[in-house]
Amino acid sequence: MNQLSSDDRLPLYQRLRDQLAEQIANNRWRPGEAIPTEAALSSEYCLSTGTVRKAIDMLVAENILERQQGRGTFIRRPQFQSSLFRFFRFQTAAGERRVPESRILSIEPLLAPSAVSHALGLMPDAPVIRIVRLRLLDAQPVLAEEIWLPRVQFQALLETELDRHGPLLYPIYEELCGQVVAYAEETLTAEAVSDVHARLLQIPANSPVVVIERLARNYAGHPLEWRRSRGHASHFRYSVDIR
Amino acid sequence: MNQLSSDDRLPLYQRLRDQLAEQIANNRWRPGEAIPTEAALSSEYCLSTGTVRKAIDMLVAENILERQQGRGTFIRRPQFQSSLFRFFRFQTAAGERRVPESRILSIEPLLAPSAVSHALGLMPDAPVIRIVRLRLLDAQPVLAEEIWLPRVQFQALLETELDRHGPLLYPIYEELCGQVVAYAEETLTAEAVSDVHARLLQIPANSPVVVIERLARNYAGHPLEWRRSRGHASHFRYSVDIR
DNA sequence: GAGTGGTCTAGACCACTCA
DNA sequence: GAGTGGTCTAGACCACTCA
Repeated sequence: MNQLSSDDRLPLYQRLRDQLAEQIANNRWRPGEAIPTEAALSSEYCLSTGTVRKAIDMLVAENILERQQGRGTFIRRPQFQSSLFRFFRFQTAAGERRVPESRILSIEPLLAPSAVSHALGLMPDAPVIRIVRLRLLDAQPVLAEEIWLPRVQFQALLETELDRHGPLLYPIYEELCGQVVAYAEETLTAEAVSDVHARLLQIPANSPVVVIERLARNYAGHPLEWRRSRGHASHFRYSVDIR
Repeated sequence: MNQLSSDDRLPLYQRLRDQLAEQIANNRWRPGEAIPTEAALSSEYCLSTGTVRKAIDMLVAENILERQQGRGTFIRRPQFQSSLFRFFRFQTAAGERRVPESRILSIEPLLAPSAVSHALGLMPDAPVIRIVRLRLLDAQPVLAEEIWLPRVQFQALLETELDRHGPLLYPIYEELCGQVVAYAEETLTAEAVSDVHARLLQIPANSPVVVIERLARNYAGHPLEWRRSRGHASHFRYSVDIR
């Protein structure tokens, strides 16, 4: 037996969804773990199965939960490798899809410039970490990245040899800092490349580049990372279905 | 009383969704019209209201239907003006959002080049219509468009003064040709502008431009229009939420 | 065979719209 | 007040998983 705590003018399925989302944000279950069965939730909250299913349906639609018939309903393990491929087509000479290697150019503690403190929802001049790195495919630079993190949660990164881990940062955030990225918002723009980035990416001056700004959040919706990536337009391709 | 015709191994809600989608594609109801009430559909197909609601939920999620509590469930009227604004931020000097005017540069019957016949699902060298036009804001060109249509359905466009209608083509397709655009797939790329398009758009040689290729389909999923639009990267901005 | 999610029923009652 | 979609119940039975 359990009570739904939130505003009682909201429908029951909405209130159950919110209650579950909050428990997920508070790490009651880890990614990959199962939440209680529908029958268990029905009796725990004194709701009919239809209402419980509707709450779970919402979290499935939000990509937070994943159903597996006959097995259970699981906390979805974020698969952020794929987000690189959402916008860029990186292929090796053989045409296969590969995660570009990572070469970290610098990692240092700084005070947040105003654009960064604003994006991350921090106080002006808050302590942050900036990582600058290149992504390479067949030793060819394909993406230049600038990554900003609040120092409070990510201090541990300054005390480790990042290059010894793989090219993906999010698993490192989880292991070393206990921070799980759950959502992200990405904004695309395009521009003629600056001299600095032309040199980094080894492309001709004035080439068109695509810029991706990403704000990543945890399950509770708090900003964890702000990142800006630039890649040559020739690698860029993105499709949307409308209506 | 009515029968669901499709494959009886599929769930009932799926079969009802398909049956409704087919009737919508066949123009049983026009955009803006209401479909029968949930109660009417329940008794027509001998299904419980829960099952009927689930079928309608699917079509609502697909943006084909629109519910209005207390009024009914309506065929959604496609709002394609907004698709321009999905990718580009066009603002007047005063900062307000406006639909760019249209200046048609040419409209002519042609035989389809292979890329076009392929995109539209036509036979090679099928008869098509090509429209070339500019979109302008404050007399300044902001978008260059190339539009390809199968001549069979769109012959009427060759026999009218297109510039006398508004800047939006889709309402014209509907009025003059009885063709309703229901879905579209858009693919974004970026490149350095060609000399031809630099002149058309009045921008410096080698400027970065964003290219949008759009394939538009009717409710039955058949391709109606293939379009390629180019605009200066400085107007381009696009956001996505992930996970 | 026990346990899971998936489909479906036959309602009751509520919130909203509109004449 | 009649008619619409929105919420919710208390199940039954099915399809699938796993030991």
